[in-house]
Amino acid sequence: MSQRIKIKALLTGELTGKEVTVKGWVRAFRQNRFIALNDGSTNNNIQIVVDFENTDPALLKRITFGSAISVTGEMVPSVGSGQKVEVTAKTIEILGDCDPEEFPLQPKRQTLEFLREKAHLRFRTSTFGAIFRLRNTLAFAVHKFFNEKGFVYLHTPIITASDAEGAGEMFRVTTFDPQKPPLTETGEVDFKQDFFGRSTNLTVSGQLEGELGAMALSDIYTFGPTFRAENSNTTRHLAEFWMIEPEMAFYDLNDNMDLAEEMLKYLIGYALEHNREDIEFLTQRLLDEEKQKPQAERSEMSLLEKLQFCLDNDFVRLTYTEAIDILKESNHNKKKKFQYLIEGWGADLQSEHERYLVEKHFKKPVILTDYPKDIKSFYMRLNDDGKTVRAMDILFPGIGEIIGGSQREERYDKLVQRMNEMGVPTEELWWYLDTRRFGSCEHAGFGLGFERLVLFVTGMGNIRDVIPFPRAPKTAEF
RNA sequence: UCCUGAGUAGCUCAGCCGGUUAGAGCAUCUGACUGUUAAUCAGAGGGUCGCUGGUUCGAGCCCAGCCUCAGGAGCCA
Repeated sequence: MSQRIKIKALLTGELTGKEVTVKGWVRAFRQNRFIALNDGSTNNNIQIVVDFENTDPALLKRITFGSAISVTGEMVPSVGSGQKVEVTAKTIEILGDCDPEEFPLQPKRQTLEFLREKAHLRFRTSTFGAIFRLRNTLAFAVHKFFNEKGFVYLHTPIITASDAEGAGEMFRVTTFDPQKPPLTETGEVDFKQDFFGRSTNLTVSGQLEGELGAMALSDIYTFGPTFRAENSNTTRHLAEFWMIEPEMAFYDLNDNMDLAEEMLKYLIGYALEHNREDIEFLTQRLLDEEKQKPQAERSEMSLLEKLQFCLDNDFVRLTYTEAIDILKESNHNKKKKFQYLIEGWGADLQSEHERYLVEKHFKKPVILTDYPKDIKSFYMRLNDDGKTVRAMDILFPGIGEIIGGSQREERYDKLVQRMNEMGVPTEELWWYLDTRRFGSCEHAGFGLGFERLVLFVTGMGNIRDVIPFPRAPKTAEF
């Protein structure tokens, strides 16, 4: 038997005239004669032509939607018009039957909500095939980008002891019996007896550890799972997600923004170059979906156009203060169309304000900088005005905040002062403070939510559809 | 967690003012057809109307509580 060839390779047509073996899952079986076969190597199917008059009817009956089969036959130019090449089957073997009465998927459009409940099978659909091939490409491109720039991929811990970072609720890590944990004399849980001899949690960010690496290796990045125990029920939050956190010594905020913008464009460009077909499929999918909507609600740009637009245009950069002025003077604000009206300086921006800036005012990605210190974290570098910090948020249309970053406070005294002001215990973070005591230097970094990037590139609307097995409140099956 | 909406066949949905035996398309099964591309044509099977309780002569429909899902908000990446 000839060696099995993946469908992506077959569809190039290079093997026309040769005998090939192809294996995959049946996507359609029409007229007892035409099998559309897919093996996940590409969004496209190969058409298998069956000589049904000379094939055992019992075998034909087992070729059903979803079954796994192996076909050996000749690659030939297609007689039909829908495809260039096809395989004329000589032998067909059923590898795995698929009872159509039991199989939850159907050869038709199914809702994303339904498929979310069938996460173990949704990879079999065209949409999720495209999404997860794109996710893979983007993950690979992240490593390629940083590797080409001489960054060191640093593995920061997933289990952390510090709960001082203030980045949200954490998942506890313990080997204690929840029914009867050991208690101290005063009746509190005695974490000294726990596995690590102290209270531990799943990481909410690798940044602080990442900074330690950057203060020796110059440029590092992390790319790993991150956990937040927030009770968030939105289309852009997960309890377990993947985050990319570069940290660069001798970078100021402008260097930081330059790197972030270059990286996002590199990643989008890489996906367009290497997974064009998948993006085109998802673009068409969105267009079909929008046909149902009234003209006014349709997007101005298709997914493909939107991605290309991001590559071709510089991101807008402005300060928080300038953004407040724009919002305050906007007709939207004057006509009281914001739920939260912009009164003055100092308040955090709501989602509606960010969306207005990105989607209505500038109509392109926006980088906001220099936020009031009171609404940002303790580690961000204080500006000379004493009121703002060197923070930056990158806002994308439809996604909101895709990157959050800052230049870090490298001055020991100022950092300790900020920690005291914000109630961050300095004793617990003695190791973090040590970097400011011994050879401290200017440095900066940011965090990119990987799933938010995948959301943007795939054009999907719900973050639970761009991670294979989403973890969210009340959601941990599979 | 808050606000809004939804839950009826395997899937997507309709179901009037509370009234007899709850419907359609797709899917599935049976048969026909056989160069199809979401194949087509004919027929058949398929229901705990989310759960619990209440109102009523009578509830898919009205009321209360709960569960689940979706969208929006907050937290943020």
